[in-house]
Amino acid sequence: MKKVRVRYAPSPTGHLHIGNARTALFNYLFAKHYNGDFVLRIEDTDIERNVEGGEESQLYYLHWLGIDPDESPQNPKPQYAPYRQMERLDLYHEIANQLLKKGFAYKCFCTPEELEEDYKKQTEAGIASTRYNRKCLHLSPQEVQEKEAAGLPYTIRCRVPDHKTYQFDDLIRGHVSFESKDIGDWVLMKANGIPTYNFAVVIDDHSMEISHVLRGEEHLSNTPKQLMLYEMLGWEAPKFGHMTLIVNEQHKKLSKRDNSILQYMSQYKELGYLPQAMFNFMALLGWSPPGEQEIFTKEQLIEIFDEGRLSKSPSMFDKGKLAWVNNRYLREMSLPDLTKLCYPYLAKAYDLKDKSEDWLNTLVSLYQEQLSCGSELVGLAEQFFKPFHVEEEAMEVLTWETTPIVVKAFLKRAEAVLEWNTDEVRKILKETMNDSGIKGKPLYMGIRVAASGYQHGPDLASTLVLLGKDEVLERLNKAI
RNA sequence: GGCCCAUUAGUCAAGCGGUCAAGACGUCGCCCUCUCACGGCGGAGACGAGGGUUCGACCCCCUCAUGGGCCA
Repeated sequence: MKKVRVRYAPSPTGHLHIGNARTALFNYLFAKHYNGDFVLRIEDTDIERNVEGGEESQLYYLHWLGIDPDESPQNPKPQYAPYRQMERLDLYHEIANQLLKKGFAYKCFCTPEELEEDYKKQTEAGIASTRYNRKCLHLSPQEVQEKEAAGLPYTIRCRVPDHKTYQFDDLIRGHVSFESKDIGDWVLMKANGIPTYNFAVVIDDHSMEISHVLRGEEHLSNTPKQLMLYEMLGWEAPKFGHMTLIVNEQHKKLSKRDNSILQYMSQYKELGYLPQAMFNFMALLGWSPPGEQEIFTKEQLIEIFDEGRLSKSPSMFDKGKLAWVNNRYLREMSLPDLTKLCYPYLAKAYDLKDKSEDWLNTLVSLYQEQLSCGSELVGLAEQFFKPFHVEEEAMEVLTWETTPIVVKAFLKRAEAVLEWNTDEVRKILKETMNDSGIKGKPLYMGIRVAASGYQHGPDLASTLVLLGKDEVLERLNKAI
């Protein structure tokens, strides 16, 4: 088998998108599984949409995910460089000229207005599948020369063969075929001298010796155009595999404008999701392992990856499942690491200047098993930061006749102790029970609400310790 | 509109002609428990429809429907 070489070819139009990230991920897994190369190429021919820093951002978030290309603009191999399409324009022109010479392509001087009008006419005439009318195909060499000499702008179109069937065995979908009659003479080179996607991609994939093209399903219908080019140029086509799309809750392809779902890696990073968890979660979107295990390291995924198990039907992005996966990873973190992850969120939301490292670690430890992302701690632990106030739904507890009794009993014991740690507080709670003869919910809930203002929270002794002795005593004294 | 792809529970999915149709997330109930969370146990919940092929179809073929993608 030829050396496996795959590529991820983003446009530098912004941050790393979920859908692209998953494409990159599966290409990466495929490459590494077969000991192949994973190449990053920048498709920057859509110059209007390119954004400053887009390329760096793509690289940055891929790296964050643990996906490092073997070759890229930053790490080129001389025989394949350059890795940005706008730096490869000469190559495209050369190939376009070859095609022109061989009669596989021709210059088209039709203006956008003419084309639009013609499509309109075709539609009105009831033609179902409108396509280019080939007007310029019939230009004589002399006419072409005249128009060129007059400086008229032109595109270069591919002359699509008649009566041909383009078929291939898709790695994921199996046998797929298209008829050439359904494809109009499409543009290879735009009037501004920049190649179209389908043209450039063929040249690049061939010259970079890409062996397998794993890409999104939206490219399935581009494949026949690319196949005809491979054929015209006498090149061997790579193997294609078209992966399902990721769809939103409306079952639509994720659109960058859709706000119902976070779509960029940057956003997940900002919320405190772990890259390993994102990697794991995305690997499960449109692919499934043979067994029942769902949590895998990158190395395990590389080992067990099998392109035959890629799904054919679209996957919906399930935030809930992602939260669960991330939680599994958060639980495995060491406490100091998790605290480090959560710290910035807490620091941004609350004043932390009198909180010790121990205190923070303790706080984090109390929430570790339920945390689904770093930033979530801000909301979960608010009772330890916000000024004291009693929650609406907790008010009732303060009206229980047992509450003042347990609070008083607790205070009496608490004021006498020197140590204020979980064991000690547990002891006091037990003594309070004995002293007051009140146990269970009336005991614990009474003290909990009087001290924290909240009905819910970590176990009471831990809560009281975190709140601090002085604060607890002050609040309890006020409560009675 | 044309072409192409898809269709198993709310979601992700296993299945590859004979299964009581896995599993996970979510959901519901019970247990644990001061509460929340965690954990444990259990429940509900699916093969889009119609025709074939076959002794037998989730699985193979056709039609339709629905969803999606690309092109225009």
